[in-house]
Amino acid sequence: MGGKKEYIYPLKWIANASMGVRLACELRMRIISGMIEKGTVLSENKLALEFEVSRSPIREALKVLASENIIRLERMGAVVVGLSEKDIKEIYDVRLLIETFVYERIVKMDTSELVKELSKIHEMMEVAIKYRDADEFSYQDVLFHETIIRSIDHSYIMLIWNNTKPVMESLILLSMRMRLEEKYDDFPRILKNHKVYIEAIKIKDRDIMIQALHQNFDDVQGKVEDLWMSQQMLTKGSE
Amino acid sequence: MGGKKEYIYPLKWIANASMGVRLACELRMRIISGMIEKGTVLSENKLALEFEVSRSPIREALKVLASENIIRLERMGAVVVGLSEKDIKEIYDVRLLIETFVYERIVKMDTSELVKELSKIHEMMEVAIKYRDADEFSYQDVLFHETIIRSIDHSYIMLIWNNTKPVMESLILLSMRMRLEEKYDDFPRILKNHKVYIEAIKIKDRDIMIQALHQNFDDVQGKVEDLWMSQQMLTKGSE
DNA sequence: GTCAATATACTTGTATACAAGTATATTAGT
DNA sequence: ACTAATATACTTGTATACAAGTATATTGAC
Repeated sequence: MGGKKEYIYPLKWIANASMGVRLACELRMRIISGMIEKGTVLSENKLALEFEVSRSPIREALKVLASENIIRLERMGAVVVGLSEKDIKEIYDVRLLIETFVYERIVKMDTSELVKELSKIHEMMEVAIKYRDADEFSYQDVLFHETIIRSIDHSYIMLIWNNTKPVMESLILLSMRMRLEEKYDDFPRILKNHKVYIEAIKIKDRDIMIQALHQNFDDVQGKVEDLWMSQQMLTKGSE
Repeated sequence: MGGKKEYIYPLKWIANASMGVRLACELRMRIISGMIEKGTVLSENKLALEFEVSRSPIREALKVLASENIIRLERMGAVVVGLSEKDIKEIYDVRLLIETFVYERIVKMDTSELVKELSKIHEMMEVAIKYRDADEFSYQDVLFHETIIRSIDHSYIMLIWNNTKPVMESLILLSMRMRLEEKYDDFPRILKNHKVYIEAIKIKDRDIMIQALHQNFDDVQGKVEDLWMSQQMLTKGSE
């Protein structure tokens, strides 16, 4: 009843999206962050009441979350599934699968335009860090990888990305917010890592590409550990 | 106005699904088969009128199709995108990607239960052919691959499968219906191919697995060619 | 005839209403 | 005290209503 009114998902990212999409983003963040605990049964009516909207956008949001396996629509109520450690490992399996595939294509392409785009994003990330803007940094980080994937113009790889992106985004966002406060030293390393990515794409060296990829995933593994910490904090904080 | 009332998607597969899901399946089939031509702009209101339902289930269906990249939701109207030859190639890229990943896992598993399940499905397929039931054959064919994928218990691989399955299912269904009438000889070969699949899983021979996989895709490439033929027929027939 | 302003017939997104179904609480019977 | 039947308070899925926005047609001025 009443419920938290403050959104933890950056509102400006979804300013002109429909309420359904906005709610999906917000609920996703709350579920992944642990604010909404696993096993909770969400009711369309209660959510509608809490967010002061009708059931229509709520239904839309729940459909989206169900398609991401974050909740499970049952006959009565939507059960919060959330992310297990296994799930997170599996998301990275998929990212590794996709990005490896993408790299195979990239080595056959003209990458000059892509490199330019990535360099721009990289500089944006630097600025974001300079001004200690974790949200902006996360945004650019996700955009970085999306730009690489988009470059090969493969609609079904893109479809997979679109299906995994929301969860990735939430994970990264939560992790970066936390690091900004507690592990600020991480950022130079992350930036350097992205630099390696760009270089690998520029010279089309598959070995360095794969290496950079794995470095990034090791990094990301760290992120995930951070996430668990932040979840612990949040659940402790709410009790 | 009025429109075709006959469903081309097997109704019994979705007998107890919601109208939204049913409509998604039917519209998908019509789009992939070419009955609804690319570039057509679908209006929620017109569809609601044509299928004699309200806009709610129509909206649901359109969201589903948009998430499969079959249509594109724009500010006014949903534009039918359909499948290009490139799209179909890309779907098979993804299937190859997934199934290769799955096989890597399978060789590390106890596959006795899986082999038993697949054998059962294989026999079902034999019966389906004996009674010249293209729909049932397609159903079991899709189930065969889904069973393999499901066996590794990987929720995000499953998520990808779930996103590509509907389109695959439609492609296979259309192709099988056609073959039953015009290329009946294909079926023994397809069955034999699935037998090889099972054997490869049983003895965990990665080489045979990959080989069977590629055989299946060659086969599937044939399917796709058939599809284009059937699309040609359909578009010719409707004009 | 050409251009601008208005009118119109669409469109989507959200709210609300209602029917049909399902779990839980309550009551009745023994 | 325990089971069976009913009542209730939920649930979802669909229909309908309405507001706000957008393309197209129509009108009017020149």
